[in-house]
This record gives sequence, C-alpha cells and structure tokens, in this order.
Amino acid sequence: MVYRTTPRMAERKQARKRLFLETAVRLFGEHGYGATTVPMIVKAAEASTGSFYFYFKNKEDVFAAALEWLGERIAEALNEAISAQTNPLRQMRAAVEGLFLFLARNPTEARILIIESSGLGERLEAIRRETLASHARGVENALVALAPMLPPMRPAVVARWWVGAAYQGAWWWLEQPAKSRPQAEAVAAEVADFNLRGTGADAATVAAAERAHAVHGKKKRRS
Amino acid sequence: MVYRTTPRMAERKQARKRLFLETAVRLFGEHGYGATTVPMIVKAAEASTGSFYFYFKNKEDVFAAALEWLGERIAEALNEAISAQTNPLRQMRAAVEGLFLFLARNPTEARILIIESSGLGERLEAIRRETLASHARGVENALVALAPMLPPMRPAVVARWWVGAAYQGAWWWLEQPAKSRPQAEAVAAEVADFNLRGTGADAATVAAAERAHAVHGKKKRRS
Amino acid sequence: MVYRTTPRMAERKQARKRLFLETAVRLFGEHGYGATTVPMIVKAAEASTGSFYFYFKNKEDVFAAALEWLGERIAEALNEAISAQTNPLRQMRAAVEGLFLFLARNPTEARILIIESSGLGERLEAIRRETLASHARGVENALVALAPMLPPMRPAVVARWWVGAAYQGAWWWLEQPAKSRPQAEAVAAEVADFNLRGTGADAATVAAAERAHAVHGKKKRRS
Amino acid sequence: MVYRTTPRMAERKQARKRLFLETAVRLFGEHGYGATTVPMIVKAAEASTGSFYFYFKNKEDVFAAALEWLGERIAEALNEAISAQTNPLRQMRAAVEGLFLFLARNPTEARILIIESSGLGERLEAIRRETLASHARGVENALVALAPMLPPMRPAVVARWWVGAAYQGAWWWLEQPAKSRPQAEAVAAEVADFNLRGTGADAATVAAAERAHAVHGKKKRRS
DNA sequence: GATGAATGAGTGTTCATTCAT
DNA sequence: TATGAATGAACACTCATTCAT
Repeated sequence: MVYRTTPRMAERKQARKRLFLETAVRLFGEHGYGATTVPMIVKAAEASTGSFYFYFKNKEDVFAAALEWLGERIAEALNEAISAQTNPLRQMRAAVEGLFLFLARNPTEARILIIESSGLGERLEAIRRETLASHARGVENALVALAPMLPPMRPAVVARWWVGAAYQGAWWWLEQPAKSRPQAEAVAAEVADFNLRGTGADAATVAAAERAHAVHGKKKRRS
Repeated sequence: MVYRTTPRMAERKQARKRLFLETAVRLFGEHGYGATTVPMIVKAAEASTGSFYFYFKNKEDVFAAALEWLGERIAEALNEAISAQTNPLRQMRAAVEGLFLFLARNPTEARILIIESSGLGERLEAIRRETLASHARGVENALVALAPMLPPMRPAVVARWWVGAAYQGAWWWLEQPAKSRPQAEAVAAEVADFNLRGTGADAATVAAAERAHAVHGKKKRRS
Repeated sequence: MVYRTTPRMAERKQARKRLFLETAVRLFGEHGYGATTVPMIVKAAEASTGSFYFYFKNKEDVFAAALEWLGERIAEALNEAISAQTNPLRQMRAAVEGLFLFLARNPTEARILIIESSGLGERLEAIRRETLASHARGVENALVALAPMLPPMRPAVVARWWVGAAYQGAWWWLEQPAKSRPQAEAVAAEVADFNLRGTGADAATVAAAERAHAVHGKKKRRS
Repeated sequence: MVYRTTPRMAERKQARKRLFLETAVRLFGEHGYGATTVPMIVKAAEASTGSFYFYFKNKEDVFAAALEWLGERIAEALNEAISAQTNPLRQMRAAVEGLFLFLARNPTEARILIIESSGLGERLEAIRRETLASHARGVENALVALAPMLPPMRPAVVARWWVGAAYQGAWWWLEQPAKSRPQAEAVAAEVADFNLRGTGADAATVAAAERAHAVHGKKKRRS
C-alpha cells in the first residue's frame, strides 16, 4: 500500500544531477570553462542534451554548481584538518597543509579554482572569490587570536597570500613530472613553515602559544 | 629593379602590429582567452579582420605574442628594481615589491598571466610557465646567495610561492574598491616583509647581511 | 527506463537526410564541389546549418555520400538494363545504352561524376574512381567472355574508354540546345554501335555469338 | 644614344606574364580551379599580388588565359602529328595518338581540361568547350572525307567520343602506378585501333584508302 | 523525466581584390 | 611597373539552447 514515487525518484534525480556535476568538475578542470562544451559534458556523462538542461539552467549554472560543490568539499577537508587541532598555531599550520594536500590530491578538479579568473561574469566570479575567501578566513581568525604575539599586520591581507602561497605551491608541485615529485606531505610542511615564519611566529612565539594553550584547555578531541 | 620597403613603411607596420598587441593584451586581460574574440580585437583596434590575420597567424598567435611582450615588460621592470640594489636581501625585497607594483599598476594586462591556465595548448602554457618562472629566478638566485644564513629550504620552490604571495597580494589589492585601497607601496612592503620573514631571514640575519655587504661595496642606499 | 526512438522518428530522420542528399547532388552537379557552399545547400533544402551538420560530418562528407548514392543508382539502372539480356554481346550493348540514357536523363546529377577530378582529397577521388570502375567492370566481364571471338586487347583498358565514349557522348548530347537534340535512344544506339565495332565485334562475330547463345538459352528477346 | 625602353621592357613584360601563366596552369592542374588561390600562384611565381593583378583582370582571367594557352599547345602538337600524315585514315590515327601522348606527357597541365566542367561561368566553359571541340574537328574532317567508305554516322558526334576515348585512356594511364605503366605509345596505338574499328573502318576500308591515297600524293614529308 | 533533432547566431579563418607607396 | 598592406565579404563549422515526441 505504499506509493513508492517520490523517495526513489528523488534519489535517482539526485544521482543524475550529481553525475553531471562530477563530470562537469572534471572537464572544467581539464579544459577550462570556455573550452568545455555542453556536448562534451553530456557525452562524458552518457546522457542527453535535454537531460542536461533539465537539471541546469545553462552552462554557467553548472559551472556555478560545480564551483560551489568543490568549495564545500574543500571546506570539509579543511575543517576536518583544523578541528583536529586546538592550538591556534597548529591550526594555522593544519590549514595550509590541508589546503595544499587537497589540491595535490584532487588536481584536475582543483584546477577549476585557479583557472579562468575573469570573463566569467559577476556571478561566477563572486562564487569563486567566496570560495577562496573562506579558505583564508580560518587563517585570519587564527591570526587575530595570536595578534598580541605577532608583529603588526593586516590579518585579512596576510591570510590571502598565505593561501596564495599554498596554491602556488600546489601548482608548482603538480607541474613536476609525477615520478620526480617530492612527497606531498613534505612540501606541505615546507609551505607551512614558510608561512608561519612569514607571520613572524618565531620559535619563542610558538613556545609561548603552546604554553598558553596548555593552561586553558586540557582536553584534546571529541569522539 | 627590386622595390624595397621604405623605412617609413616598416615603421608603420611595426606600429600597426603593436596596436593590435596592446589591444589584445587589454581584452584578454579583461575577458580571458576564450571570451575574447577576434572580431572584438579587430573592432577595438579599428582595423579589419584581414589586417589582423596579416599580422598574426592565429588567435593563439596573438595570445602568445601578448604573453611574451608582457613578460618582457615585467622582466624589465623587475630588473630595473633589482639592479637598483646591491645587497641580496634588499634585492629580494625589491623583487617582490617590483612585481607587486607592476601588477597593481597594470591590472588588466597583468591578469593575462593569472587567467585560463589550462586548455590553451602546450605552447601557450609553456610561454606562461616560462614568464612566471623567470620572475621566480631572480628570487631564487638571491636565496642561493644567502643560503648559509637561512634555514634549509629548496630555493627553487620557495621562490615559487614567494611569487605566489605577490600575485595573490596584488589580486587582493585589485579586488578592493578603488577608493578604500591602502597605498600600493605600503602593501608591497608588507608582502615583502612577509616573504622575507618566511625565508627565515630574521633581524639578525638582515643585519649580518648588511654588514657583510658593507665590507665589499661601500654601501649603496639609505636605511 | 530507456526512451526509445520511435519508428516514426527514424523515418523522419531518414527523409531529412535524403532531402539533404538530393539537394546536394543537384547543387554539386550544377556548380561543382568548390562553388557549392554549405549555405547554398542549407538554403535550398530549407533547413538550418546546424541541421546539416547534424547529418553530415563535413562538406566533404555530403559529397562522398552523394557520390555513393549516385553510384548506387547508376549501378541499379545498369544492372537492370544488363540483366534484361542474356547474350553477352547484347549485354555489352545494353551497358553502354543504359549508361548513356541514365546520364542523359539525370544530367545535373550525373555531372557530379565528371566534374572536379582533383583537389578533392584521396577519399573522394577513391569513391569516384570506384564508381566509374564499377561501370567498366560489367563491360570488362563481357569482353572477357567474348575474348576468343575478338582481336587481342586488354579488356580492363578497353572497358575504360568504352565508358569514356558513353560519358563523352552524353556530354555532347547535353550540350546541344534541348530543342534540336536528336532522340536520346538513337544516340545511345549509335554509341553502342561505335563501341561494339571498336572491340572488333563485326557482323560475323555478332552472328556467331547469337548462334552460340541460341544453343544454350532458347533465345531471350526480339531482334 | 639609343633609348632602350620598349623592346626590352616589352620582353620582360611578356616573360613575367608567361611565368604567371605557366605557374597557373600547373597549379590549376594540380588542385583544380576552386582550390587554387591567387596567393598560391603569386607565391609559386615568386611575385607579388599587385603584379598579378597588373597582368590579369582577375582569377577567372588567368584561368581563361591558361586554358587558351594550353589549347594552343595541344593544337600545335596535334597539327604537327597530323600533318606528318597525308592519308586521312593515318591522320585520324595520328590525331588520337597525338592527343593521348600529349596528355600522357603533360599530365598536370592537361588535367585542367578534364576537371571542373561546370560552375566556372559561361565564359570559361565556352573556352574549354572550344578547346575540346577543336580536337574533335580534325577527326571530324577526316571522317567526312572518308564517309563513302564508312557506315553511316554523324561525324561531329563520333568525333566527340573518339576524343572521349582518348581522354579516358589517358586518364586511365595516368592513374596507373608510374612503374607498372605500359608504354604510352603502345596504349596510344591501342586507343587508335579501337577508335578506327569503331568508325567501321575495317581492313578492307583501310587498304582501299591507302590505295586511293597512293594515287594522288606520292610524297611524304620533311626530315 | 528523458531524448535527440532542430535552430541560427557567432567563431576563426581565408581570399579575391584594391590602392597608396 | 612592382610591391605588399589593407579590406571585408564569405565560408566552413560549432555550440548553447529549445522543444516536439
């Protein structure tokens, strides 16, 4: 007596949309926005044009959705990495490393965030800006928290090039021939070192932060 | 019996090509490679399609030429900034500041170096890579020269994100509403500080370098 | 869950393609390959550019298809004409007459086989060669069958100019102002006579062949 | 004191035009009318666009000139071949052989006469028609002269496929891989045999013609 | 929901032709 | 005369998008 309409269909629908999205992210990453065509996506997803336009208003729409989805995935990855740490300094370190590692491990998809900065219209640009900004935010907060111990600086700004260095590092890493690449983790640590030193957080500062932290919170992690 | 091309004609030809080039750089910077069409360039240059194809083999060809030309202009600017300094540390600082300022002052054109990283074919990608790499090279050399005074690091790699921070900084700066932007020079200095500290060149190192330098060359510039 | 293409749709599709094909054959025949443009075909077929390229990969592609289609139609006509005869000599005669009449009756389309021999790329040239060759083949077989009664000759070669004469005859006939044209059938017979005599099949041979034939198969047609 | 202007200049001018003409004939033969571009001709002739348009009104104009020039060359060759014979029958034979041999020996150029039958505009078509017709004329005259000895036929028409067979023969010959080609002269003779037999000129007729001829003219030709 | 045929504006590019030098 | 820069119409072809089935 159960009318099985909505649940399974909704599921299917979601799956279909997700399939398009994944395909789109990959193709956009590989070829860029302009050089990726709707026929390409449709073919790669083994679907039909009509189906595509059922789920997305237009090409820009998929790109936006792809961007957002990717942003979420990165945010998740970062949050996980950060929340594993409680000490602000360690969090900062975790943020760069997390970002770098995500980029290094999802190269094609990640490229979507690096390429095509302009000419995509306000809307897309806004989404991308927001994605990048959200990466920076975590760092910014940590910087603010540590401000007393650091040389004077504009946290919002510094956070930006902190992220810039991570991106650039990932880019460089990806350009290396796969066989002669250093360990991703090693490079991630190196970027983090560079950035941490860049903020002026020297050995003494680090030690101080550690101590300060040890006093307030004794615990470490949730389940 | 041979009808030579007069110097005047050659001059005109040069000017025409340059006009196309400048127009192209601007438009590519504004809209990206894919969204800039040949008709757009032609119209903006107030020329004709045929004329365009007389000077350039391809759309790709103009882009390559534009990239190269821009690369040269940046290199010039950097060289000038760097060669005004003799102390390696100051040179490094001059390099970041020079790059940042160039980007900040030639925003549309500079964007060409950031946009559309993939889908442009090997050739264009190679030119772009080379342009960016050449920026990093100056920094790299300085890093090598200072190696004994710095913590261990891969100069080639660090140079990359050094440049990355400058780009990201410029980008951030450009995004700010023009009226509320901080002084470009101030931000440039800030980026330089960040980067210098990032290399581990602390106050002591700087002082040491200054002294070392003072011995060889009877000083050069103001404090 | 699979949405099949209904038979009606398949039918429509076939019809559409055929429409393009017929239009193309006519235009190519009238203007030649180079002077026939895709817009011309599209307009004449009252369709759209996109539609055209939905059915054909290329301009070259339609030409190839047109050539093949025409070849089939001619082959059909010839086979019909030939198989109405059983005596090899009469078959040979039927072949020339059939070819001539086909050309004379489908002038514009037929022209496609004569025009633009070079500069069409290997593929097209191959198709055309094959079409012409297949005409010659029937004649060749008959020549081989009759070899003992004829002067020595290279059947493959002779078959070629046998066909050549038919083409040239048709061409000449088409050039005549429509009103002063002799009866197509009369000219066809004349070409056949010329060709038959050319092979050396004189009155005696013909008679012999008739007799030989009469023995096996109890006659077939009228005098 | 001699003002050397006109004579040498006129010479030069002629040479230039001739150069263009030769180049054009070659290229048209190789690629066809449509696929041969003015730039191609200009480049191959190592001249300039302006120069080209100084000598020819337009592209069609060169093609016409090329056609005419080629026609003259063939006519010359044929006349020479024919006038070496006095007996009409031998002349007919010489005509086919001459034509075949010319085509076989000047393949690229000759192709110009086979390709591109339509779509070239009335004027060009007329020139081409005339060129082909003039080949047929010699044959036609001979046929008329021999009419009493031959079966009834339309000389003008038969002459056309006589020529057709020669063309087709040459075409076939040219298609053969160069190394496995039979001797051009042998094929020429074969074509001539075929054609002669086609006219109904049997052994008896030939002998009669020989005799008739021997009576009137005793001489033969120059060295 | 799904399909794919249909559309036509728009792209990159070529080429015949003109004309100032 | 000779040159080659300049023009713009036209071509082959693509692609985002719509819509009848």
